Amino acid sequence: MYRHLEHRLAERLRQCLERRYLGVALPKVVVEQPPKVELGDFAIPLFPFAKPLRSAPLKIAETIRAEIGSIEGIAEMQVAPPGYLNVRIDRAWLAAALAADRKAAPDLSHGKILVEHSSINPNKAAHIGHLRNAILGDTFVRMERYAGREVDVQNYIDNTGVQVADVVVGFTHLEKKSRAEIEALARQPRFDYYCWDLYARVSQWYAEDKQNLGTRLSTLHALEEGGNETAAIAELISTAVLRRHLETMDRLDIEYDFLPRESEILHLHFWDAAFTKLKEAGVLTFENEGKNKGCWVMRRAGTADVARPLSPAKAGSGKANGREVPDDSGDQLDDRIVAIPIRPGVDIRASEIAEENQKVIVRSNGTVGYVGKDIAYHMWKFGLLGRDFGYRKSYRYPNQHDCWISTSPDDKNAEPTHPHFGDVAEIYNVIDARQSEAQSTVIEALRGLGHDEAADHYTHFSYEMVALTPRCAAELGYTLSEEDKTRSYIEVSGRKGFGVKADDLLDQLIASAKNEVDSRHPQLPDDDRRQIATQIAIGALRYFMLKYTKPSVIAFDFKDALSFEGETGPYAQYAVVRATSIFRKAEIDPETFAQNLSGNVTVADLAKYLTEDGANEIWELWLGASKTSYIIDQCIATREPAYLAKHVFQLAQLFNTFYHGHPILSEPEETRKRFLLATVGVVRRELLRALAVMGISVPPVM
RNA sequence: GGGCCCGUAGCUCAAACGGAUAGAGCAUCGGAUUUCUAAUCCGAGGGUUGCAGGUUCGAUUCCUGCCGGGCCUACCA
Repeated sequence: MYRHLEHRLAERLRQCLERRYLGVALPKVVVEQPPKVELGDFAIPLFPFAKPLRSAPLKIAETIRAEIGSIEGIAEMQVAPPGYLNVRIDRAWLAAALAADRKAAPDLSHGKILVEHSSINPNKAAHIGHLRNAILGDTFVRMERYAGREVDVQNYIDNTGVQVADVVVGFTHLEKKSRAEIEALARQPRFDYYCWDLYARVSQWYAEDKQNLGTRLSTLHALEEGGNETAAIAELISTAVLRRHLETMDRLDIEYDFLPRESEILHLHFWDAAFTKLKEAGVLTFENEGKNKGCWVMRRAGTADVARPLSPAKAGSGKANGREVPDDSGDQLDDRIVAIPIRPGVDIRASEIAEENQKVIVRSNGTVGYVGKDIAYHMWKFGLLGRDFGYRKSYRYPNQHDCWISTSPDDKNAEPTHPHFGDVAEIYNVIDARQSEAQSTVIEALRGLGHDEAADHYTHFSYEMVALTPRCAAELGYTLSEEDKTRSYIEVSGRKGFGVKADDLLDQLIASAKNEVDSRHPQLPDDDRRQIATQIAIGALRYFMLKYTKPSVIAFDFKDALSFEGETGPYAQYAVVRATSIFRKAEIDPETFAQNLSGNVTVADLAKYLTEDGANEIWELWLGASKTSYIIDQCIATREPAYLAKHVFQLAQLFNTFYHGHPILSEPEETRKRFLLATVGVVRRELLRALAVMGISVPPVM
């Protein structure tokens, strides 16, 4: 509603100015929201027009006001110093449209969207960092679907490599378990917790004696070779842990459509196809000398060569693994080439790319690195690779929705008929900010291949990490260094087992909510109370992860995360529950009522009650309720779901104030009572919608 | 060294394109209608937006330089 009105206003204003000032190049008309309702509903600053039109902003505003004529849905315009044109909406018009719930036709002309999120390494339990990722991703998916777009959700599974090998080492060497014993453990309810601890123990074991790293290396080789006991154990572990991740996310109503696995990208030789194309296009160059001698390299994204001496390369540490990035300073796999200091003044440009700007894609031993595989995978996403995965069903959600997983096409379980994944128009990769460089490299590779359009529709949906406050770390029983105690936050580390597990947090939230529900509604059956507590817990968690803007590091603290008061999910849920209880008491079904709002309140009544003295407060409520689509558009355009969280909170806040100040069922005047009920109905409907887009459902009572 | 991000109230965070008196929550203190449930509402205190310049009608926002903090920067996966 609000959205269409805004567009119409901007368009009419532009036309008006063009007519009045023929042949003058005009700046874009921006429509803002005045700081207070008393000033109006839209504000157009006219300062940018002063210079091109050679006229004072106030004068331009006056001209527009006099000449623009009438616009459907706009009641009046006022000129406000120092240079605004303030516009009032025709309140009855907007309210009637909102009551009728007229919807715009969805725009399906853009093609399919692919959102990749979660992408947790299948070697340990999911933690709060993964929760932020999955909740951001899932909410973005819901927003795009709300806007009418077709979306596929993928969760990339890095089931090969060091992090899985480490857990295998833990089982086979530290615990000396047989495959059958591991299989039995993998059937335990929280096998991922077991792996979490084991993973940390293995890291410790490596640190104790560097000799132990030999075991890791040989395990890794066995894994890569495949067809042996070690590979079978790795497969069984990663599959079991993946299943746990799917269950954990399912608790939060997060579902996936397809799980592409790195093992298939390897075995189906996606890379070979990509490699050929990359060489042909000259994206990769072969190094004949220098530190990267014998490698195929690419220019690091965002770098340009200038003839200047290099500073000696610094020895890095830590290790990355797939979508997850270094989480410690371990250097156990330290078999890299030691950087050779370069004398100042020496031109080291052995190839066209300065050494410091080279990103190794294919190693001198001929094997491809992570970024290379990612390039191939993204060519597949855009349908540019000429190869496809095999598919089979993997996980069925309680709502009967199937999640598919990649497999080899000649796998006997591969299904000949399957949904068509990949070959999409637009992609969003929800991956934290630490992966910016790798993501940019993939985009540049696509560009280098001549796929500019694909590159332009590739979005790294970047956000900052979740860290722990020192207090939180202490509560969890970790001993902190003096330095750590002074920090505002400390990075979590899966390798050290340092972090808050997703299921633990959810369990705590549910337990805490259950306590409240138990004391408030002792008469309800326990199952109902548990269900309500779960909804509240999910609401609290999802809201918590969404209320921070993406570039902000979340310094996690149980006190804030476990709060159900103030700016939280339960606050918004509670507003809806109060609205529902009004209807319950009135013995009106709120859904039926919402569907026939226009039949319950006339335009004349709306006009009367929304414009009388003191109506501003209620008008703000209608205005806020009309903004859902507008806000979601903003969120999509800026890729910032936090705006929706803010909006939901503000609307709930307005409603709570209204609820407190306006007794509804005891209202003596019948038409006014119906109007107030309509207000409650509209706000309730829009709050429920906005919350649903955030993945938050509302219990019947709280 | 280079790249990216952050610095706003005691704490945690907002402020879309530069706009009107920089806003919320938590915490603190003081209050609230026997009503549609107080997971609520009302009020109070709390700010030189890290520092210094610049751009302009106007800067928390853009530019430059400092200060402080974080992340990334391997032939790993």
